[in-house]
Formats: sequence, structure tokens, C-alpha cells
Amino acid sequence: MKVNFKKQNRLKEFSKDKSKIGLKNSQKRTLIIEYFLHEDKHFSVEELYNEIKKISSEISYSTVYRTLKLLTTCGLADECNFDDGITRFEPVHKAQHHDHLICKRCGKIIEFKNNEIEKLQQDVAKKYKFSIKFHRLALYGLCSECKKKQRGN
Amino acid sequence: MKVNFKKQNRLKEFSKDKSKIGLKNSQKRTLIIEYFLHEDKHFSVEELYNEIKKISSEISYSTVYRTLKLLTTCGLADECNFDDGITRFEPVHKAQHHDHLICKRCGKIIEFKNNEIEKLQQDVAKKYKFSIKFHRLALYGLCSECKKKQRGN
DNA sequence: GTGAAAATGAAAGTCAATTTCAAAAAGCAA
DNA sequence: TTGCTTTTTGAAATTGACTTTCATTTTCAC
Ligand SMILES: [Mn+2]
Ligand SMILES: [Mn+2]
Ligand SMILES: [Zn+2]
Ligand SMILES: [Zn+2]
Repeated sequence: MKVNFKKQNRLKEFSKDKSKIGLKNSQKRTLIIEYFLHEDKHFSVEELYNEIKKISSEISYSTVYRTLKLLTTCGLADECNFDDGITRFEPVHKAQHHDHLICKRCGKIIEFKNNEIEKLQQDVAKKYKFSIKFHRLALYGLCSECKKKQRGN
Repeated sequence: MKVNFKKQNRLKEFSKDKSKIGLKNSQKRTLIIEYFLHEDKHFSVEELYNEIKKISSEISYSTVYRTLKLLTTCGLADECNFDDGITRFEPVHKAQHHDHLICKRCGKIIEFKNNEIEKLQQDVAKKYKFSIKFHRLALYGLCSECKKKQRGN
């Protein structure tokens, strides 16, 4: 595998994390983390496991699972739910919080950030004297490509 | 159980539904539907099952489950996911679509509708040439009452 | 190297959701 | 009402994603 070394700083960040107290440097975990951060996609455990198996047949589902959970604990990954019963993980990149458009036909995931929406959410919260800790906004439908294909049917 | 007969029109609506072709009029299903529509809450199968058991010990979890799924198919109920791994069902009432504030401490669910947010979602979709079929917006945090209690700790 | 502690993999366990299937209920027609 | 067919029901089994267990392997400080 080719590792994007621009992402290596993320690993260093991980190494410095307080959660790392008591952790050892395992080759397998490092490989999983590098691959995950480099690909920068929305991976289910299964998907990441299958991709990594291609480049290294020596890694188990359990290890991939535990590594993704660990990254989540350390704040380097986020769990996503897209209403299909599968938990996906995405790297937390510097480009902060964002929400998602999910194509129900091809599965494509588009990220977006809309500050006006975020602001209006706060207005809603204020109205109900509610403190928002986090939120989930997902827009489901058809991406542009799938719309074209649909018309062709 | 006291049935709110103002809601009976909903049942008639159900009876007319095309999906009802081939369905028989079962007393148990009717009881479940009446209770569900009358209470107008966000029920998990387990919760609805437990409440109905109190008034009629003769109904099984399976039947409650199947009835809620049937209502969903008929468009009289919606499934909700509030990030706790439990599917909840809510009646689809005339007061159309809405989104939710969910208190992570006491579980309270507040419904809200914000047309500006809905509008901005369409703007986002347009930007990506995406057709939104439906969306989910959930704001998680602390309700006003729980905020007070938290300070008291 | 040696030993303690952490990581790993395979298998087992968990739990909500879903399906199976034999028995009961509904409903139609004689 | 009775007989017959279809739908509904309940208990139990199954599914599937996720999570934990535990014996073995790896890491790493000494
Ligand atoms: Mn994302
Ligand atoms: Mn609601
Ligand atoms: Zn698509
Ligand atoms: Zn609360």
C-alpha cells in the first residue's frame, strides 16, 4: 500500500493522544489507521476489512473493528448512521463538522456544510431552551448521475 | 381502554388503503392500531407491547411488531432512529413532516418544524443536483428540565 | 533474551429485528 | 350453522451487525 505521508501527522497526533497511555505500537493497527485515514471514505467495518485483506491477508475483522472504535474514542473517527443498519466510520478531518447527502440508488455519499442551517438549529434549540450537544442531518434521495440513469429506464 | 373516536377516521383510512387488499379484520390488530394512533407517541415495539399488555394480556410482541410494520407500509406510521439502536414508530399525523430534539438524559422527544431549514436543505440539494426524497434531522442534547437538574448536581 | 502488558484472531455471545410454522380466528358460501 | 379457505397469531427459531472472550502472539522496557 502507498501511504499518503501528508496524513502521517494524523498518526502522530494519535500517538500523542492521552488515550494512548497503555497502548503499544502494533504493525497491524498502524496499517489499518494509515489506510483508513488515507482513503478518507465512509467505511463500514466490513468494507475496510475487505479492502485491507487485499493488501494484507493477515488482519482480522476483530482488529479492524477495534481499531475503528479506538479511533472514535480518540476523536479521530466519527460513526455515521445512514438508515441502513450499518455503522460507518469516517476520519475526522480538519474540515470540521459536516452533514451528508446519501444516494439511495448507488450509495454515493456527498458531504456538505451549511452554516445557515447550523445557525437555524441553534434558533430552534433556543426556542425550546434546549442545549444541542450534536446533531445528525442526512438528506436521502438520488444523486445527479442516478437521476440521469433513472430517466433512461 | 378508552378510544379517541376522533381518530377513528384514521382507521377507516387504513381500511380503505390498497394494502388492505387481502387483509382480514382482526380484533388484536385493531386494538393495537387504535392504541397507537390514540397515544400518538414515539413507540418502540417493546414499549407499545408493554403498554398494551397492561390492558390486554392476550397480545404478543410479534403481532405488535407486525402491525407497526404494516402501518408503516400503509403510510400511517413512520420509523424513527434516535441513535440508540432502537427503532421507534410514530403516527403520521396531519401535522405533516417534522424533525426532533432528543434529550440524551431523560429521553424526552420534542418535535419541531422549521421551514427555513427545509428550504435551505433544498438549496443544498440543488447545488449538488441532488433530488431529496426524504431527510432526517435530529438534534441531541439536554432539555430545559434536565439542564436545571444538571446544575443541581 | 526475559517477563509483563497489550494486541490479535477465532469463536462465542448479545440483542433487536425478522421469519417460521402450527394453531386459532376471520370470513365467505352453501 | 357448518365447512372450507385465507389470514392472523404466538412461541420459538433465526438473522445479522456488533461486541466480548480468551488463548495465543506481539510488543517493548529492562
Ligand atoms: Mn462525512
Ligand atoms: Mn415525531
Ligand atoms: Zn447515485
Ligand atoms: Zn431531558
